[in-house]
Amino acid sequence: MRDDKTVRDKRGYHHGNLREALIEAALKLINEHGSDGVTLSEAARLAGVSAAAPYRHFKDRNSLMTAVAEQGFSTFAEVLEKARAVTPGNPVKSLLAIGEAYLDFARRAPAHYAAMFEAGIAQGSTPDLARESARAFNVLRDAAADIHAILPADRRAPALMIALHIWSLIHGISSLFLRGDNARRNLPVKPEELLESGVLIYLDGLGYAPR
Amino acid sequence: MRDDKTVRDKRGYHHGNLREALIEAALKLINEHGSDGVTLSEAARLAGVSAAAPYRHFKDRNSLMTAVAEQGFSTFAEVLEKARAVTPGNPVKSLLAIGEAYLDFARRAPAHYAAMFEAGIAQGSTPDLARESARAFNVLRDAAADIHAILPADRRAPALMIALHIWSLIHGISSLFLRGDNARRNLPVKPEELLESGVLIYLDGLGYAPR
DNA sequence: TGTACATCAGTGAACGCGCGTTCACTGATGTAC
DNA sequence: TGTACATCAGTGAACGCGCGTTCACTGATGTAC
Repeated sequence: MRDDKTVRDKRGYHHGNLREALIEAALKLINEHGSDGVTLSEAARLAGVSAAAPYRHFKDRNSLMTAVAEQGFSTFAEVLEKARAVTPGNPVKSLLAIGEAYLDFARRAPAHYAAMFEAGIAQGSTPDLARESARAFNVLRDAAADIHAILPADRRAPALMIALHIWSLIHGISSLFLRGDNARRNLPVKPEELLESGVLIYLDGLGYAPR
Repeated sequence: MRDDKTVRDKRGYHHGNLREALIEAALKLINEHGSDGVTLSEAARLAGVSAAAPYRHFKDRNSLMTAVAEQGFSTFAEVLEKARAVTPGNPVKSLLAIGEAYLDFARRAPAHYAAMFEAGIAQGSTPDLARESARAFNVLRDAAADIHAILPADRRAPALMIALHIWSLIHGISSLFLRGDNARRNLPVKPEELLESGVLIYLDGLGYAPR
């Protein structure tokens, strides 16, 4: 979630924490120039280090971006897990909380979000990345399974399908209406409201009728 | 929809159709290197023309990308309008056809799609772009209004809200599961099936129950 | 506790490259008469 | 129908720039003894 920090401390010749500093520099550059505005040279400059230094920590530009995405997915998974855990006995509330946390993350950590979803980095490019992104999706999948369990058996869809529907809806809303770049559309309601109403209508369609 | 053509004909000193050729070159470059892999120099090279020539037609790189997005939205709007018109008396079928056409467009014209939705071009950056993108959205909005009209009055949501829900769902599915870049996820079902099932469940939730 | 030494994480200079952009120019085209 | 000329759409050379990447190097750190 620290999307706009830069270098903190240098201790002389050895930086001490260059890898972290480069990741933070990359986040700053994404915020300023988009996910393709990141260069190793500029990141090195922001970290107060020569252009050759990053090669001690990253093979190339892509490797740096992957590290950013890894960090992002890790935080993302954490945030979603926490949101789900707030109301353990209430699957619908949990699902809504996950959705809200998703949108919140996209809003508050736009640079991480961009590295995760818009920089063209393959989910499986490193084991860490694969694991963390799976962890994030699993929160949604598990939440969908909980929903599935309380639906009337004659109408309910497979749990995985529910998860994919909800995920798509959330992701579509954040892509279309929440992203920080120029492509963002105007919206007559808050994204959170749009999401909540959509999810509730969808759940109604599955036979869940609390009102 | 011609995403991978290049130069067709040159007639000597004057190209004859350079503007079009540069747009097609840009599409090819997007296909090969992503939406940020487009440079005026390389586009000129593909068009068989000197690096200075594009400046007769485009102010800068961004202006070229905007032209690509304009062309994309124009085709996109056409495609959606046609899909909607196939089954005029059946709002639900129309909506499903629009969704299918949307996904089809994302799949068959990925370069246009990228320029439209992933290149960070503001919808309002030119009047043409604003008009064409509005035209595309209006198809969805009108289709949603038709749906709205046949729903039971006690449960239905505002027509605009329906349009936004459906749009988000479609766009989420195409972003997550259909895009040609490395970020694409695996999916146990076809995107079209995921979309259709999601829309039908959603419509059920609004009180539409045909089965 | 001190010292020798291996290892590690930086430096800074150098290179080749491709891009954006400008410039004076020139070949092709179209049109007024 | 032919010609003079304005206009248009290209050329190609040139420039500055920043990036990626390599290289021999050196200062700092930690550890074996």
